[in-house]
Amino acid sequence: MLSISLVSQVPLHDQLVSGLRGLIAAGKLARGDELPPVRQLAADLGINLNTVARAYRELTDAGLLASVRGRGTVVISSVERSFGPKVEEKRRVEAAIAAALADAKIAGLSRETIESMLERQMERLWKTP
Amino acid sequence: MLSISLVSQVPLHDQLVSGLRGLIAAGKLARGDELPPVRQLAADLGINLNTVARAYRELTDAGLLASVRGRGTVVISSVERSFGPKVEEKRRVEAAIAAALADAKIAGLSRETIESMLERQMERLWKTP
DNA sequence: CCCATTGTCTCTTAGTCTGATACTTTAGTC
DNA sequence: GACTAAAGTATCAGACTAAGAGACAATGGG
Repeated sequence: MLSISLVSQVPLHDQLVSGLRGLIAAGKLARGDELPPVRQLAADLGINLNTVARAYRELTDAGLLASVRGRGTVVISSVERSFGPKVEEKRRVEAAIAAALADAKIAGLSRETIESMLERQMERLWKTP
Repeated sequence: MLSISLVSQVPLHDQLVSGLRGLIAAGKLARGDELPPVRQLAADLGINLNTVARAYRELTDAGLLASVRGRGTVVISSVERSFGPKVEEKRRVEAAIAAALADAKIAGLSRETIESMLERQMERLWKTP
């Protein structure tokens, strides 16, 4: 369900965070679902438990997960759940998008390339949950 | 002609490499064109000369530039030559965009909201070159 | 020859990633 | 209630990297 690349340039915990975010966004993980223990997921992926723990903590801080010592970690957010008028969230998201787009432009990608890229990603995100 | 972001997550020298690659790929920099001295470009961008030197060196190693002590740095590649390595850049950028979009969906933003957000950002990026 | 210009090298500082290990909390079981 | 297993958390260490400060080396013009 989750896959990471040990040779990638992006840090392992970032890959985990992105991957888990993607699973939640796609509806593969719904509110109340339990996540594997850090040791198990770490063993499955062949990495250290701290790395998994860090990813869990970041998502916990972001309000997507909830961890309790001795019990485990569960999803507390879901796609359907709207955060309502959280302007702060919106601005953070907008900043992330702006950074990604600026990065794309700096990399020399044409506007058309970026737009088709966006379109494909949007389709992927909203296809058959 | 070149712009970088000091607050971006991607390293400065990587931004420079991407930017220069983009300029060469777009034909803004042709074979034989001289690049600014490392000190000048560094001063213009407000960064250290070593960072610029590193970018130059990486592109020199990649066969796009040629540097000579005391003389300067020139472009020795043409557009088609610089098209190859762009694929890696594209994939990296695509991953960043995918993460940002997943983030946006998680935040509870509707598809329409995200799309208008994207449109606005794209307009802003390409309004005055 | 002398000097300004230019790229290159060395070193330092600070920060981050990842892992090893130990600690704390929860929940069951006898 | 004490004990044990399981789970998240905290602390520390080692390695790597980015970025800057400053010195060094080569080129070309007067």
